Amino acid sequence: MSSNILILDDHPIIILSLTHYLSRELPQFNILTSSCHQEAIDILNRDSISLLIMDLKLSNTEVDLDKILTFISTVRSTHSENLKIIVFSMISKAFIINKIMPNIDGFFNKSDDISMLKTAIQSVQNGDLYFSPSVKDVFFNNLIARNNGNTFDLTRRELDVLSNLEKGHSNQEIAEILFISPHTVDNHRTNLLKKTSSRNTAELISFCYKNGVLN
Amino acid sequence: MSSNILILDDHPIIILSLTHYLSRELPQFNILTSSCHQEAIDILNRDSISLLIMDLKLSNTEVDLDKILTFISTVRSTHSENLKIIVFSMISKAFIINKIMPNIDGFFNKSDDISMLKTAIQSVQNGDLYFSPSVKDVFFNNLIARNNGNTFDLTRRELDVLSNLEKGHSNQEIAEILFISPHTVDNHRTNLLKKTSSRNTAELISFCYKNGVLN
DNA sequence: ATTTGCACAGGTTTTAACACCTGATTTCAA
DNA sequence: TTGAAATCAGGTGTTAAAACCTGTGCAAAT
Repeated sequence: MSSNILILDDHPIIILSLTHYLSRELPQFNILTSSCHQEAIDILNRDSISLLIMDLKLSNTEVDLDKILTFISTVRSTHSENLKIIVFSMISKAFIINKIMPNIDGFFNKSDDISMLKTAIQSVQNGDLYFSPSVKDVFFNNLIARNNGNTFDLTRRELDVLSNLEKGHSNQEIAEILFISPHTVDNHRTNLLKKTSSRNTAELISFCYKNGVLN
Repeated sequence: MSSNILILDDHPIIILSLTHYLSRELPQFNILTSSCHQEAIDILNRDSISLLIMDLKLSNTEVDLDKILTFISTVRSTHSENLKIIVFSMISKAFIINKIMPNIDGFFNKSDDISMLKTAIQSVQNGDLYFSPSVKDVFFNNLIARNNGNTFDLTRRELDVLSNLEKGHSNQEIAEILFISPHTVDNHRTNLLKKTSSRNTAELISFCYKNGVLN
């Protein structure tokens, strides 16, 4: 039985060089490529894939965390449990890494020494998890310190308020948009400030950009 | 006389594949590589380089616009006027593109079709400018519309205030930090809001992140 | 069965932001 | 040398944010 690796990345040069690297270092695998989620799903439905190497930022837009998590859970639910997923990205935002780590088998940074990629692949194929040092650093530094040691999390409603805040809406406007009382909006804002240890909205927005909650 | 191309990029996989691509497509060039500004300058001082292909985001940190502009002007002032510079990046922030475009000969996005890179190199070698469609789109869309058709610009002092705002400082605190009156801080903030067409600080900060003024 | 967390709503008070002015320097370029 | 833009500073007023309470209802977890 032959094994297939599927690459999901929208940068032609990355696809080119990954294909080149993998076919040289791991000749026992066939290399397939895709440049968007749908194309990847089509290939996963058609072929038996044992390893998915995926970028997070696709099609030249910012990272869409919801879309990525939906994609991964779709892939996980409709395909073999033996499918391993390695994220291959240059993303270094703690919030994103935090949200994605439970759903993947490895995280390899594009800044990492490429020769370690072979090791990473062999690790996850053995059932181990592989997270490169640079990823672990981000994971343990930024958010944890801010959030009293707990895993950083914002509720659905807090995210709703946050996304309206960054658009410049006032409490009154947000209340009308979300069909809630301005008092409730105020509560959510207070909670947002507390959770991010921010002193005002400016620091809150800044914090959320730095950590990938907004982008 | 043989020509040299110098690559400046901190992603090993990009260096690998660029080297591979260029030596195949443009065999008349020797390919040299570097992964930080200092290393690039050393090589530029040592060897005769006709083309520099550089990334903007180095060493896994965010883009440091001042450092990049300093680097480019250093290179421009101490080396041959025949040196051409192509930025090879995935940066799509209008502010950054805006600031860098006057100082370079070409801008190639990592999402662009790699086969066009040969064309881009030949263009700048002929003395033309090459800016890929995706770069031009960013250049003409985001900031221009916001800034009444003028080139987006913030003054030194406005940037000072901005960087303190995102840290969560109040007007009073910023005044003390910059040794100016709170009234002056207030003026700068008003100007920041006007220039970015923002309704409040939240939108201002958000706008600055989206466009690469902050990162 | 009880707790925990979320979303909701109301209140008060203080503080800060923002809008709208005026005007004095300085610098730099047309 | 005139004008434009930047930086600085001041005043006044309105509005909004933020800090601090209180409480209810609901759902999921233990």
